[in-house]
Amino acid sequence: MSISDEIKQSSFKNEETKAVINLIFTGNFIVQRQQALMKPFGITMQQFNVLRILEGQKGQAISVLSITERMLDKMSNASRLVDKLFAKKLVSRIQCEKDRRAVDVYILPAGSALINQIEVHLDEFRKEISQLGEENLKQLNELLDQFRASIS
Amino acid sequence: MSISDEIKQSSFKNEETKAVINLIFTGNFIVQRQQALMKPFGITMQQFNVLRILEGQKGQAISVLSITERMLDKMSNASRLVDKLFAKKLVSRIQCEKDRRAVDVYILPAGSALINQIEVHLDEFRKEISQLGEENLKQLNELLDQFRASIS
DNA sequence: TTGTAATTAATGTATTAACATTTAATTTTG
DNA sequence: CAAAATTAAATGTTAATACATTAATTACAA
Repeated sequence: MSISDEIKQSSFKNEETKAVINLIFTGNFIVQRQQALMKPFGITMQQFNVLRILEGQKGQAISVLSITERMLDKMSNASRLVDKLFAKKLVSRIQCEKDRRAVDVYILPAGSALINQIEVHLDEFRKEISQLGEENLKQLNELLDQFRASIS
Repeated sequence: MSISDEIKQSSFKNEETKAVINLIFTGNFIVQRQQALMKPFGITMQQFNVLRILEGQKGQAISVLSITERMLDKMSNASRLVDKLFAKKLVSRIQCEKDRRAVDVYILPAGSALINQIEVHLDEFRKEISQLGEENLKQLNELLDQFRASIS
């Protein structure tokens, strides 16, 4: 369905306006799909995102600040997200010795296992997307990078 | 900045994964910019979105349900949003005579004035985007529509 | 060195979001 | 028509978000 139909708006002022609304809408769309996907696993998308960052460290610890830098949404509170994951026993944390302000966070086996479980479903989701074709996806990524560059 | 640099991730599993992350990130990016833009006017993006829907009615009333259908984020509570706008004296509402379950909402002059004020700033924002070029924007919109179509 | 600034996490708090439930009105069905 | 089902909006509730502030530690400059 085109964005016009999705939000029942017959036309847009210009292509820029349409792009802005289309981007917000499409972003929301994905977030909602992925949130629904993760809900059965008792985890939110933001928490999953943190887990994935930790998994990417391959066992190595990483500070809360570094997690924030790697997050999609910098505004959200990495400290509290880590707290949630800690409560679920998916990650562990310990005061950093070299800099005692910092806290080293690392993923536990249970966390890795959960990631892998969820990744299976995410792969199915991505498989749907692949219908768009490699070339189109590359072009989309290119345009998105350019888009952000134009307003930074 | 490319999405890789933005979230300090050196590479992506595949183009699909990159697109998903890029879309969420770019959506967030716009939302944050627009929220910052609207903050001085004491209004949130969602509230503004409702106001714009009402403005689009050109004085005609519209039910809360119809507002929901036209919103970018269907999950949010149109009823409460209308309530906020009502408290700010930007909209008015009255029980619909034909269907007394429904509530007719319409924008007040103060609401229209606020929209116009904010639109000036939004136009500046869109002007930045126009650097991308009409053709690229059309292509982006096309790809976004196709993207959603592939996973619906 | 010693005070000042900067950095890192955690916490406080008000608002918002995500749902579920409720209430009232209308529509449908037997 | 009466009961049941559906619909529209409002409300309740729990969790999450957006910021601001605080507390502890480290870096730096006089």
